Amino acid sequence: MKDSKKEFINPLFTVDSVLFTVVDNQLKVLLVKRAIEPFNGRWALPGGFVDVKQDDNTDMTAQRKLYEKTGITPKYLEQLKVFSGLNRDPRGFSVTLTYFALVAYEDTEPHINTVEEATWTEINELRNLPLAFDHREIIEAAFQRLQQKALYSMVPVYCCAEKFTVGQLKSVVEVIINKPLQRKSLMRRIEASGMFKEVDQKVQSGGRLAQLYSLKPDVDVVHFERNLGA
Amino acid sequence: MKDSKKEFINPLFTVDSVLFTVVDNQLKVLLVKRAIEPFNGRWALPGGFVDVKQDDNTDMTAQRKLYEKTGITPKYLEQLKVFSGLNRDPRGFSVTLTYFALVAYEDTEPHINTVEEATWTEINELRNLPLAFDHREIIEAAFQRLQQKALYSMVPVYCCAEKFTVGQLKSVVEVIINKPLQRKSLMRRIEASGMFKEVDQKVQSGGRLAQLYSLKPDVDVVHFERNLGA
DNA sequence: TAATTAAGTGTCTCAGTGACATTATTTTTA
DNA sequence: TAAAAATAATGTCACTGAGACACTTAATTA
Repeated sequence: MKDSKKEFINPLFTVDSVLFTVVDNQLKVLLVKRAIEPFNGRWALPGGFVDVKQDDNTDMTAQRKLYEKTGITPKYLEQLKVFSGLNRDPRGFSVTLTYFALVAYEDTEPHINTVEEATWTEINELRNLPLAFDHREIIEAAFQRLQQKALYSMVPVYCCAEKFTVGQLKSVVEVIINKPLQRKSLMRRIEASGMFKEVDQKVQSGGRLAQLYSLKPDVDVVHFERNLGA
Repeated sequence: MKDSKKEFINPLFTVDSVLFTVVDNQLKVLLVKRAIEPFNGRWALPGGFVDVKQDDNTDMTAQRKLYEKTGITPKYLEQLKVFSGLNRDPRGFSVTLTYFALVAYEDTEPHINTVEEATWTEINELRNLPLAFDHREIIEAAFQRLQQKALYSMVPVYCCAEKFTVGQLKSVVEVIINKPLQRKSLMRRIEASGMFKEVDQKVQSGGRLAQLYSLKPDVDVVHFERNLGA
């Protein structure tokens, strides 16, 4: 039949997500332990097959798989890249669409702790962990994308709580780009982006009280014309 | 069988490419006429199914399909984005991985003219053409990516011939970003990028002879820290 | 009450782009 | 043949936004 021919041609298609968060001045990636072959028992990115009945598109597949495996709904989600090839999956030619996602650690803690098979892994500890498939390479690509985006946009704010101080955002960005950042530069961008509003509330921080900011509703991420920290 | 279950879950997967070129101060996209259902007879992006026997990965699928349909091997090819959904293909849930590609018109002319069913369409004329699937949306996304890249990288050079003058590249960039560009700015970037070498040859251009440049072998596209033409 | 700590401001420097004048070299035209 | 026109290439100044860092402000802590 025509159908079987198409199916034969069609490669294995999956969706995987690289979910980042920042906690304790460390950049962490969410890994789940595989419970089936291949790579049974290994750490892997959360993901799986599209379910045509539930998913209107692949974005929903990514969201659904993250939620099913960890109870997390990320604040930020965008496509990263497709990885494909004959050798990346022992079952044959496979294609995985990967996503790049961010959450505030505060939004995840209650969920993640109840899930036995999911864990936050510090980005540098990955070198010692054997991962399933080419997931190490995928994480590396996601990490580079995150670093780049941190230089010309405010995406790192999605690793912050709903209300955040300049100091907190500064710390998050510094962890991501792995170098010090001028507080002044960040303040200029908060102002210039127009993405944020000052919350009528301050919070203690060891010194003078810090102004809280929050995202305006329905704003898009602004892209600047220059990079930080050349 | 396990296999049949997997195949059932698997959506229809295709690869499509948005191939741009610049000629006569116009930005053009390559379209091919569909010869099968659905959308038989409509203009569409060149693409098709992965052939596991021939393709090591999806990049090769994109290249192969472009070559099969038009004889063109683009100088530049990168992943754009995945488009997916239940309604974009009448056959059911489908996923298409799209690529974004550039060629010099000079490299294509002999081929394209021999192919009845392929044509270069000016980007603004697309509004009047009914395209297959969501291909108009895909082209729009590719166009925006191209415009962005032209602001912070030298990718437009892949729309130039192997040897090109500053004036030619300037003209290509201006067509892409649709605004005038300072010759001086471009020269600074040619110098700063280190991607090019001066060819020991000049060419006439109506006035003073123009220096020819060419890409150094095996260079990566340099990304600048500022955008052009704020 | 003074010291400490972190928030927030003021301002100078620096680098890269935009603008545009100037010079250089070729073709075209009177 | 000389002047004009055309395009290439260079020089230089202004503008903008990031980096650096001193300074002020307002809280906690000793």
